[in-house]
Amino acid sequence: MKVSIKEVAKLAGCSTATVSNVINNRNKFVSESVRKKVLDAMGALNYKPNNFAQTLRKGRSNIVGFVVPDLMNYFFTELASAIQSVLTENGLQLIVMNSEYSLDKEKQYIRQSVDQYASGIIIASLAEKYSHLEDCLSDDFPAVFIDRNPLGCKKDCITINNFQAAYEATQTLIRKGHQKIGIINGTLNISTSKERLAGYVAALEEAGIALDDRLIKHRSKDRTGHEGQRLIEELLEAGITAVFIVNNQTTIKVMQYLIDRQIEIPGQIAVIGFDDYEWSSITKPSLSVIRQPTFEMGVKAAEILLKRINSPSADFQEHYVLPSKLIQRSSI
Amino acid sequence: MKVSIKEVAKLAGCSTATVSNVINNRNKFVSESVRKKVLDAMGALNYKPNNFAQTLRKGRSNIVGFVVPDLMNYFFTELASAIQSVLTENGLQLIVMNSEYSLDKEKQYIRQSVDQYASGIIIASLAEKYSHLEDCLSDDFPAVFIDRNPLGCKKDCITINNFQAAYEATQTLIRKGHQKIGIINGTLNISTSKERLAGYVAALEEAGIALDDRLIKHRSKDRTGHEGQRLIEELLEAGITAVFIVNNQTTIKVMQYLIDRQIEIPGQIAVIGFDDYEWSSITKPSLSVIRQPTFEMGVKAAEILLKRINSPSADFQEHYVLPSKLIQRSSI
DNA sequence: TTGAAAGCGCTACCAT
DNA sequence: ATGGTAGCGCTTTCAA
Repeated sequence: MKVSIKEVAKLAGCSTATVSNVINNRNKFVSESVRKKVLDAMGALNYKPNNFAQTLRKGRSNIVGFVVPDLMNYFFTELASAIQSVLTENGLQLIVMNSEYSLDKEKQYIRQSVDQYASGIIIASLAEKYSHLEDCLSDDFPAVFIDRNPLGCKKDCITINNFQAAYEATQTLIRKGHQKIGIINGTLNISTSKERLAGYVAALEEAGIALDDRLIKHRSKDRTGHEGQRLIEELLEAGITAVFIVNNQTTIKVMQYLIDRQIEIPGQIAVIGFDDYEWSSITKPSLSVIRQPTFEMGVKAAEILLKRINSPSADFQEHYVLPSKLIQRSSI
Repeated sequence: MKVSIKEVAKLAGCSTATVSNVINNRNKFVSESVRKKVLDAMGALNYKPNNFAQTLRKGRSNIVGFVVPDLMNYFFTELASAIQSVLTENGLQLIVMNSEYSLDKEKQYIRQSVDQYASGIIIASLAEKYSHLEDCLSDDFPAVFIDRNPLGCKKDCITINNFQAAYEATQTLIRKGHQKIGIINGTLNISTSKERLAGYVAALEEAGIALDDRLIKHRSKDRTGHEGQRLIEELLEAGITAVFIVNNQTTIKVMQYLIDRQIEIPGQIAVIGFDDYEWSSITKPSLSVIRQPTFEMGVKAAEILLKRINSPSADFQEHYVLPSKLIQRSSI
């Protein structure tokens, strides 16, 4: 970048202050005729404002951070893609940061974003409680939580109705005649998993089926899903006839396990997975899944963040709950 | 960010110039004792240099751009993830930009990166010829091309051996007894597709099988892969017994088409797809694919870029060709 | 080895 | 409505 506001001012025959006013659409301070001259000069010189100078001066950049626990999980990359598309349209840039399931890294990235004048931040958080993050996130910093809603969260938040999703999946399996239904859940310290477990329990209780602890499994913080194979093994030993898996990576691992051992699906064991992808319909057998509106979640999160950025003092706090949906295919 | 170099200088009892020298490891200008005082002061105040001020002054940021044509394609998100992990370790930040299969957008993003003092850029380009980009990319700006290598490219470049990949896939199908082998290729104006077509042709020629234009299909710039269904239909009408598909999204669409119509795989038609994912082994039947070392490609691209950034005047230009591999499963 | 000071490009305050 | 100018936080001469 070589052409600066000075050259524009000179060509337009006005001061740099006026050029700055034009750039920032402070139109009431600029007469229409001067405004036009400035615009022409900017065009002629192919002038682009220097982001770094603007940021340094204004104390706010055009960058938004997105902190995710796992960039190998398509769920998060799809969120990132959706967020990115909305932000780009609004002149903002997205930097994705991978916390790799470490709360410390998450906090470090949040601090980095705040320190570096980010306009805002979107967080798929590992924190069980909002208080864990309170020291790096002031009350008036624009932030939106997505997918997981830490306990006592003071920020806007986008989730799906996880209770309903798990309830529907479990109820459907019960109606198909299953009594011994296993669940492979996420780690219990995030809201998502708690709600899903609650939905599973509620459906069983409603049907008068006694809870069996041996049928309830939780992943630890496991990025590749390998753990799923050990968990499904334990569930099979416990005699399940159906399983609900709340994570797409684990679902694949479980399917691999079952197919390798030539266990009939859904004959010997019915499977409901999580997240609907293009490939979900070409598996053997095609997968029944809870479809969450991933892209829409990202879009919504970005939109809320924009709203928040534009009125940072506004006194609203919102928790949007988007609907999920059971897609029935041949695995149940 | 509130604590600046001034506070550090005051606490350490030296000038801001000296602090700056410490920050930038210009150790020969700073005595060990002063250096230690400065470091202590920085620690005590929890000082972090302001990126924007540094950038404004130095004329170079710590940001790297990555331009991709499609953020819905896992291939590119995996590349992004790999690049990001290497850059983060080296104190750089990645901004991913989605050109959405538009060369104009690609050029606009390249210009934006250059204008905004990016340290460098990695491009999965749509350009057929490097000359299309020459006006936005000066010879000394650090840039690495990935996956596709525009004709006459003056920059470093990472690809796989696309010729070999297609040759191996086609040869394998021939050895299984197939004579009428279709190919669903990408758009012919990118290097990747040209090389893959050449590999396909070479294998057929070597086996003495006459080329048949009706068996060679190209996608247009189609992001979702829907076009694949029309193309496989045409190929089936042309009487193929096997098909090689060079794109993961199209492969899924073709499989959906075949499964829906209960066409036996590999009995009626054998399939080799592209890109190996976790789910490739749980499809019906499990997919034979060309596996490309996607993550390694991203890592290598980032490493080359770092090398280039650190010695911008260096007189090397490299084209790294990584190996791909045919993974045989049940679809052939 | 250290420091004073100019200035990167921009915005915002204050004058006019 | 317009312009002069200080200063955001930093790096980099240049002088000491």
